[in-house]
Amino acid sequence: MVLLKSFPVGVFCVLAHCFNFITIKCQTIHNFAMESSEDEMEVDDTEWKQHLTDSHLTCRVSVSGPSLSKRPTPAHRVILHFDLDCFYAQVEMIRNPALRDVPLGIQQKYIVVTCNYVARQQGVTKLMSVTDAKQKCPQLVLVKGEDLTHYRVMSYQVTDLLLSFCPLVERLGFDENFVDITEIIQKRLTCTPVSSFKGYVYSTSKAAEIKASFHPELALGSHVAAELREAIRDRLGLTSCAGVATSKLLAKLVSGTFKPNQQTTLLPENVDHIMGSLGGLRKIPGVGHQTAKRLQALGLVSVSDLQLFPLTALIRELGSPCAAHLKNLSLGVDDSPVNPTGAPQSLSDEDSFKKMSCVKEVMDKIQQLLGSLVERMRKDGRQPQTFRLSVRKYSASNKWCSRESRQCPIPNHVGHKITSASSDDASAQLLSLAMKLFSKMVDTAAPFHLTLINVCFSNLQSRAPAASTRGSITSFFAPSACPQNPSQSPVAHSNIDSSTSVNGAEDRLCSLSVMSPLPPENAAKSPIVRDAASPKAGPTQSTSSVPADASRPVTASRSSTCSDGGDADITATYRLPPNVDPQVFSQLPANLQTELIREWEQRRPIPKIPILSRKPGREAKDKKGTRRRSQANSLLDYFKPA
DNA sequence: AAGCAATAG
DNA sequence: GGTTCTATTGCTT
Repeated sequence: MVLLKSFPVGVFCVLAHCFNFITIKCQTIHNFAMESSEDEMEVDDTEWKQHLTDSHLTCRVSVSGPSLSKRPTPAHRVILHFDLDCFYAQVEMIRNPALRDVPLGIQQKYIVVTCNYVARQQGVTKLMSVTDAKQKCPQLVLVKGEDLTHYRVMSYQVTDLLLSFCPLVERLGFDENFVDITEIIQKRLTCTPVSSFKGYVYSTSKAAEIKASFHPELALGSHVAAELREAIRDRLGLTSCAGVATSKLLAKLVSGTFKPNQQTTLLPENVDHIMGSLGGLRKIPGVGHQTAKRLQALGLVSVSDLQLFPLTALIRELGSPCAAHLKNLSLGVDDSPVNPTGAPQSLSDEDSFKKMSCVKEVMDKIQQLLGSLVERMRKDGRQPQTFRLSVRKYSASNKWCSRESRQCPIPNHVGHKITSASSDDASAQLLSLAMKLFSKMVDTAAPFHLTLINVCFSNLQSRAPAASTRGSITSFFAPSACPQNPSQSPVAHSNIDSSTSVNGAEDRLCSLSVMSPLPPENAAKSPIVRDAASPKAGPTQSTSSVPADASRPVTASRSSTCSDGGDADITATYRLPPNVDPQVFSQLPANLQTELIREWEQRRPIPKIPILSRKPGREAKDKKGTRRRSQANSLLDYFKPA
């Protein structure tokens, strides 16, 4: 606790994600920040109250910095949730408009994972088997959807579009996004109050019109949601649902009230109603199968069961942070922030099958998976530090088929090759790595039966200014495609910032075009007016100054080194990271350039002392083995007794 | 750091 | 429920 004293509030929140017990304190700070009656959370239990009181006091002592006042007040938050309508089906209908008016299903293996609304009218549902779906709807047209590339590309276009409007965007899967527009609402409210809601308002009764004046933030939020949905449709051709509420939980719960292509706003006075009307505990986001089972063991099945259950008993069963969290959720209370997602933390590729039982097959499959994974990784531009191989084993007795995995660090020279030009080389060495991991999981001397193989890169490291690892600003300098950011035409302003938006100088939160990822040509012409790419981003640079020493650090892109196996580039002259467009980079103000270079240079040498020195014997053996095997194709090499 | 469970779409 | 193909977080060692 003493240590915490010196941390700014932001750090508390980071810590809160690492250690549950701090969540309470973070929460308490929140409450302090708004210093209203909010710090009297409903506490029906003395033990819990004591917890709160203790941390309350501690925090009062520990935070007295100026940063405290900057926190937005949770009570005034406006959170949007966007949910694309039958996303995969929409993507396929865009790719082939002839599919618009036919019943369409997206098939992965023998499953129809999703389908369009024409098909739904005929009784096809998500995750229905192909057999059942064809039976329900003989005219059903099926499109294979195992390759997620197109969906992923479109998914990030949606996220990027939202990001171009506001930096606080959190992805949930491929087809959902949360946006915290609290700040935008605060700004717009002063100049453009609205008198009605756009879309539906969740309510038990019919008359909802008059309530706009009682909830100006949410009313305005509904207009913003409508604008953003319209932008998503105009620019990307996708329809979506949206929910407008004061938390992620409520926004998500309310967004599906009217489907498809509709939006709904939830007013605080209807929180109890929407929570009570949930079918069961499973409907609460965050309550999965296992949690539902544990709760059911306590006799809890409905949301109100949980609401009324004594917290003490719940704590005994699940531990205090978890219990409190669940209970809060059941009451419709959720203070979790919208965490900007940024670039993905891992990339993986997998394939499932009925049966795989020979090593050659396994190797071919892994090679195939690695091929596409390495290519994706190369486009991303970051360098993975660890590699993981997962399998799913079939077991006739138990039918208990969960996944099993082994992972290992990626040797430096291999990792480097992934990002640079010769990725075939990298693939070969990764295959060798993969097979070693495979032999740790599967006794290849005995018969085996696999039903799935997955390859994964994680611990992705950009040589970019890591002010934050998430939402790295580097992605906005990338030439054609930043991490998962497919080429996107520079789109004209739609109505986003026309009617209701705040105009004027402070437009970093309101303007769409300014935040849009710019292709190099445009970037050269237009000023880069972007700050707040990440929450901790530096000062705004609002002019396209010609940097004094732009030429010095900008060396031509990498083309030379890469076939030499060693870590030779420690001594090499500085080059820009491969995902940074030199042209765009050169447009930056000189001082920012210098700062970025310094950051990159600090990260350049990646000696990884601990790895090299940890187990010299094994490490050395691995290296030797890797070298040899990339040439020799002997299967036996992979499986020696160790 | 490794491996897995839980959760999500 | 699990089925598909991902992705994230947190627990445990």
